Amino acid sequence: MSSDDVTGQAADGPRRRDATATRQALLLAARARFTQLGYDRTTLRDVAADAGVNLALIKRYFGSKEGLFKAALASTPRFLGREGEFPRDRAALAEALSRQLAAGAWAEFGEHPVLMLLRDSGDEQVAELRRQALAEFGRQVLEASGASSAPDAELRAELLVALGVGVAVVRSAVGLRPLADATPEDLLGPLHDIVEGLLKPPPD
Amino acid sequence: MSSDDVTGQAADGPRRRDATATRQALLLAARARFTQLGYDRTTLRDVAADAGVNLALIKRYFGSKEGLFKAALASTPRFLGREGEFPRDRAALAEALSRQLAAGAWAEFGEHPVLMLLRDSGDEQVAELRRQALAEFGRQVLEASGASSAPDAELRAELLVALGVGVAVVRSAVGLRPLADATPEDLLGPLHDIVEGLLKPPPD
DNA sequence: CCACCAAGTAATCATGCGTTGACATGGTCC
DNA sequence: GGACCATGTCAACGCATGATTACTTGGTGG
Repeated sequence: MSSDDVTGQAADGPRRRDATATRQALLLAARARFTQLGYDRTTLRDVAADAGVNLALIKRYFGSKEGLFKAALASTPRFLGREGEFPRDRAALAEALSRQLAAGAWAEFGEHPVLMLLRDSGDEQVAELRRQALAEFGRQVLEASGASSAPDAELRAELLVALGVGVAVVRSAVGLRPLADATPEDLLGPLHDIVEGLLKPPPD
Repeated sequence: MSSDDVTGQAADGPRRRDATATRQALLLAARARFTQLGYDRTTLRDVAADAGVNLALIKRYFGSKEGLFKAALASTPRFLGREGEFPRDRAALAEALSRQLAAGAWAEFGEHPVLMLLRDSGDEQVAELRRQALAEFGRQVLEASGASSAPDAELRAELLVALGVGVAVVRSAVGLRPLADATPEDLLGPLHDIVEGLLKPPPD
């Protein structure tokens, strides 16, 4: 069923009374479950089992399932670019996009963080978080596009966001081929054409 | 909570012993719930209530929740173009895409059918269904693109599929603005640029 | 009119899951 | 060494939900 371990944890020696390590283990397991299974199909019992930790500790450290979800969300790496080194021109943007979109396996847990945002908990607060995260992404894209003067520049930037979401979903959740198997190099050309076509300044 | 009626049904006069009408009412209600809430958050009791029908009838007509989901899926209109009139050139494709992507409200139930495909039941059979539906969409796009001779034509077509998925998700599930509020006219220009940029034949 | 069967109803079962509180344990500081 | 608190354990509760069963209703054909 869905109770197979997913993180490869729990084999560690007995983590003895280390609150921080326990928290981390729970977060790691939770991220894996939430991104792969979604909120509803993730059970606290499975998360606890993955982390090799007692179920009740989830309540202790995160209060509730919602709390765990939000904490896991907060501990998730950002979508594009590391802090402060966001691409500054269209070519670099296309490259960064292709790299990230192609990285079907995120460094820490084999899934794309965007997915976790989509596997929502039904909580409006989380929905707002997600909206903000994607809006922020859109803003960065807009900036990288050279803040095109087109009246619909914002819309165009968000279309690129939508593309990112779609590619992440199709690659990780749907497994559509050949997209799911494409390497960064495969994606670079097509993505460049999209970015170029979408963000080029209006002829005017 | 999530038990508010969503279809506006149930106010009809007492549907008296009409198996067909009962089935239809259930399908309609199920589609609405499944697309808006996803598989897990959709409860059979709510579906039955929306349809104004007894809970046990779901078992009678569809066997199980899975059965209902698959039936609802099968009763869902296709994504792009009506039977046989799929766009045949890039311009028409861009237009059809924009129309469909912009139609946040699908004719029959206020949601996009792609979403239902994404709100999976965890069932592998459904996942396969979804993959096939999207692959078919990709094939149609490929064809409409003039079957570009580029070696990565297939990949490019699937990127357009991913865009469709992403836009549907962002519009309906995320509510990112201004994308979520964009009208077909708003989307036409940008989408045209994307389609043009992505599907134009290679310079060779 | 009666028998029969599809259509519909009501009540209940079984189970998984989030949550909770009472208890055990070990390390640390006086 | 003993008190004390953070850490971790155990067992259970309550609830929502999918499934199921026994029963009722009504219309239709003979």
